[in-house]
Amino acid sequence: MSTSAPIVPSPLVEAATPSFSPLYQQIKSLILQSLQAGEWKPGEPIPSEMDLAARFRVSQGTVRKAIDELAAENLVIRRQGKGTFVATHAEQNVQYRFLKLVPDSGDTQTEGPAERTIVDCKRLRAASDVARALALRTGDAVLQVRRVLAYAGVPTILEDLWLPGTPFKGLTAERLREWRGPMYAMFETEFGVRMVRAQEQIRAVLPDASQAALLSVSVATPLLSVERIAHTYNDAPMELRRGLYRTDTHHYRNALG
Amino acid sequence: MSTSAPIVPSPLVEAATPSFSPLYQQIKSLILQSLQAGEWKPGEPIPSEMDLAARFRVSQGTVRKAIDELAAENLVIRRQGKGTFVATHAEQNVQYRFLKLVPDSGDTQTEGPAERTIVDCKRLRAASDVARALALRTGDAVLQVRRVLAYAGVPTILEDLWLPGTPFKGLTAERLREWRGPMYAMFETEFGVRMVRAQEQIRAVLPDASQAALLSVSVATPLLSVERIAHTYNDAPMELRRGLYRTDTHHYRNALG
DNA sequence: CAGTGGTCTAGACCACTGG
DNA sequence: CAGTGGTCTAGACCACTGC
Repeated sequence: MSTSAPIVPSPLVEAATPSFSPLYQQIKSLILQSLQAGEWKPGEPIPSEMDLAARFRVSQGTVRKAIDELAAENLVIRRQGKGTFVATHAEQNVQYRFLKLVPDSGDTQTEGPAERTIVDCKRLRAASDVARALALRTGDAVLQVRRVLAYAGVPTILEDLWLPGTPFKGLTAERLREWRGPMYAMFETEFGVRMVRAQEQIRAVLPDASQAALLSVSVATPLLSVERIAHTYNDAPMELRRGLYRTDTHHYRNALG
Repeated sequence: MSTSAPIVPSPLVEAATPSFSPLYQQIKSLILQSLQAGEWKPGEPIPSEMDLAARFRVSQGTVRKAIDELAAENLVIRRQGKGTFVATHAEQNVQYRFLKLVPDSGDTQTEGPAERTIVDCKRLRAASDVARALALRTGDAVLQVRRVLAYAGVPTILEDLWLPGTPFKGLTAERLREWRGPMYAMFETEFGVRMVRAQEQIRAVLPDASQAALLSVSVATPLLSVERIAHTYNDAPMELRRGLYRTDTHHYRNALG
């Protein structure tokens, strides 16, 4: 079969992606579009490599390379003998994948999940910095949530987070309190929003009086300030999160490769 | 050609890696051994895929998959039309790849390289914590270096670092001061030690009096404490580094994927 | 057992680099 | 132009899963 002509009788690929790029990249972005459109939900299997190869009229190897990249970006999980599945934050394995604060002991297992307290959850208009971070306009409706996470009874994390009002319509403090499991898993199943990438800016700061009170520390205790912007598919920002971490019994762990 | 029998007439692979694993993994670890042994130096090209395929008696595709993984781990860099090269910290492109502190403006370009001051460089016996981090015994010889990095005249980073005495024999404050370019590049060319991976533990702390003086801040200024352990090939720890970062004009940036 | 992803091969052609 | 890595194919067989 010829290679130079990108597929023989099928406009499936060429139509969707006019400008040239390798076939497997085109396939990748087509799969990405399906993921984004919700054709397959988090946790569900996507079609087999053979099926996708038939659908796109390419060889299995080309589909394979496309899926390889999606798997490398944690958008999809391969399971030999079973299939390829849409990644989810509900996965036992990769729960709290974005939380880099670990106990100094390293035993993230024995510590168990945090005790969560929703301090506040209200609807308000976005200030300019929040709007900028979420790619909204100043004054647009946003949800603001404040919560505290405690480990072994010790309040360790204080988080303020802002969500765009439209996709998260209906989110309340009660629904947050009722939910068992990672917040990002809730966003997936309740609002169809999957966080796939994020970036954090970390600083050392001193808390103000109210922050210090919520974390049971003095205002002279240095804390880690972690500002995160989380993105969905296509890199649209969907969450701004400002965290204050106590680092007397925990530390932020980062791997450099 | 048969697939199940890992290679036909060649003991090259089986001999080196007795326990079973995919062929491309065996090839990968063989290449890794050559990198580790210094068969090809940082910046130099490794043999072409065809050459390696011939050497190991496997197909080009199998070598390709092995190199793909090495490239994904930043051990090697592929350049279309030119070859595959041993990665180096001297590379203009990926210089200071392990330094995550960036100016708040984001303009890491306009800021330029830091002004470096070697405060101290002495040979001493490893304390127990340093020994443990470097996989040495307490009392073994280590080098301790203290330096300050300043941006636009503002001292921003204070680093203490410990290196095992044996591989870094002959390292002096003078040689450090003379060197132009990243310290890790110097380790490569002068001592044959290439840092390939590292992990960092980050905390918020207050400086003691001497630290505060070196950074021109008060002892009440919260700072980022960054403890790094850097590893060579085969994950042998080769450096312990304790940094204090000012985060009034800079921040630690981290990407979560 | 059939179906899935995982490995391996052989061969073709493309895109880029340098002499 | 020859040599490099990059893409694509077709087909074989392996390893694992679940019925």
